[in-house]
Amino acid sequence: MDINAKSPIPLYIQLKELLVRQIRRGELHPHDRLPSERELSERYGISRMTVRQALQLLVKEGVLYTAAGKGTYVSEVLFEQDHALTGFSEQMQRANLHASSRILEATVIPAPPYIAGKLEIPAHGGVVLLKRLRLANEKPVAIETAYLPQNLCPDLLQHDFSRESLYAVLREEYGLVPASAIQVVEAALANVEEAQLLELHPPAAVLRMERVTRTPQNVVIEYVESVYRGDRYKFYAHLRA
Amino acid sequence: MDINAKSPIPLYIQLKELLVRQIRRGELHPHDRLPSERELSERYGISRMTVRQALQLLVKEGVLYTAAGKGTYVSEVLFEQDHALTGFSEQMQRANLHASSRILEATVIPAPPYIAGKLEIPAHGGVVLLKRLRLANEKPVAIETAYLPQNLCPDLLQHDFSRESLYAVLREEYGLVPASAIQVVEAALANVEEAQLLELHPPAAVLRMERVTRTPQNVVIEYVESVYRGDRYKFYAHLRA
DNA sequence: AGTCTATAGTGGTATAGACCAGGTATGACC
DNA sequence: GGTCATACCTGGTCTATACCACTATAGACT
Repeated sequence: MDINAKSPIPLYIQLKELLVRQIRRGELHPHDRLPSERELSERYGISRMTVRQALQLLVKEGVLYTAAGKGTYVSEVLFEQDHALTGFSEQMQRANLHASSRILEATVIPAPPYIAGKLEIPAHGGVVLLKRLRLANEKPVAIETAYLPQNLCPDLLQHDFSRESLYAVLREEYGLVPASAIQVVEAALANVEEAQLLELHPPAAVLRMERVTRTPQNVVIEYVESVYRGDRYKFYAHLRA
Repeated sequence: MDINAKSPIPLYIQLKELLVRQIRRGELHPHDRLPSERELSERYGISRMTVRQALQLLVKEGVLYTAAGKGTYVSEVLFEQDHALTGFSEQMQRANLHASSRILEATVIPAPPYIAGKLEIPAHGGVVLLKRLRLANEKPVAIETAYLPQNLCPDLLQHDFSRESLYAVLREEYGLVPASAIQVVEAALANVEEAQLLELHPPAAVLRMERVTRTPQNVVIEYVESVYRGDRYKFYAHLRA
């Protein structure tokens, strides 16, 4: 397994993946010291700056850590890819559950001031409203109400969102890729409508979530309000300093 | 406002802060194009590689975004610093609330297998247990039970954690800095003990949180189980792809 | 034995130069 | 007017080299 200078894949990416493979295969263990940057540079015939580009990426990802004057070391654990910014469908797919939806509402409305503020658009601008009951293996899990700026995704409601994934359509049809999100979660008791839709017997606890999702350019794609069944949903987050 | 080559502050940090100041002062607006890398390099008398180091940091932080062949642009919004990885005391301080605690339990125990697994230490290894009722402006907000590997922080319980911040002591006395954490949040109904401590009248919703916190080397510092009053606590998270 | 001191190695910072692929504008040509 | 080619600009990748501050070690000196 070596580095190919003629490959279209950048050298620093090749080195990065080579190192990750070595760690996964157990050739490098947690807290093992890597060869020095100068040594890696010589061994693979690439410049030290290019080696550093690979190493710094891995440090940023938490795979390696450095100690100036000492060396570069393998971290204690390898994190999985971050799954934080996926939609409901992708999350269920990852858990091997069958995701489906029942459309409760799908219309275009002029933005109420509160929603316009969240979406950072002028008041009364066109907003796509999509309210769905979310099911995992045919059992209700959540009520999700999404608001999207109409100008970013005209004709969005042509799609059948009882089957299709909103995030998949946004990505494939409109080139809108979520890059970051601010999420607020709180616990509450289910109200009558929520209890009925989620098939809960009051009193029952639910998770209320709000989320504002943005593109790499930090333009708001969507504002979502969700209500999850407390007993069927846990919310994972991976935080970094 | 210029760049000082004799300063002990690295040039790329100086340039980064200079650009952030320009954006904050409104001299650069969202989606404005920055001068090209070659132009910045010439204007401030530093090499292009150093300019790139500053720009790439800002791209990673979401302040700028690049388009190959076009240029580098200012993002739509500037995010605040990430507050995700702070303890209860720091969070309350930021909200201008007075944080205090009532110690419910503070001992060293041999690790139960479940806790040992979370802390990634051998079963029956020494574990510091710290269970506190957390108050904001003298009102109960949460019950927090923290488990820490004793070998990382011997004599931790010498401190008075009804006043001191656990995170502050870990940082200042033991050099343990949280770098990442995995958090799980769910909603539930308060049980009798929780309702009594949190001064709730059943039925009441609470947020249950588990958290595993790690150092930059990915060594586990602590495992925490918390129960928050649903009506007095919201959980914020900033997610990135 | 204990302490100081070169010395060599490490990651961190910085320079100057080069080539590439993709975007943009200009102007020649039909 | 529309289309195409070209020249130029951009960020992305990569090399070779240099100096700094910090760390460990081996040897000289007390």
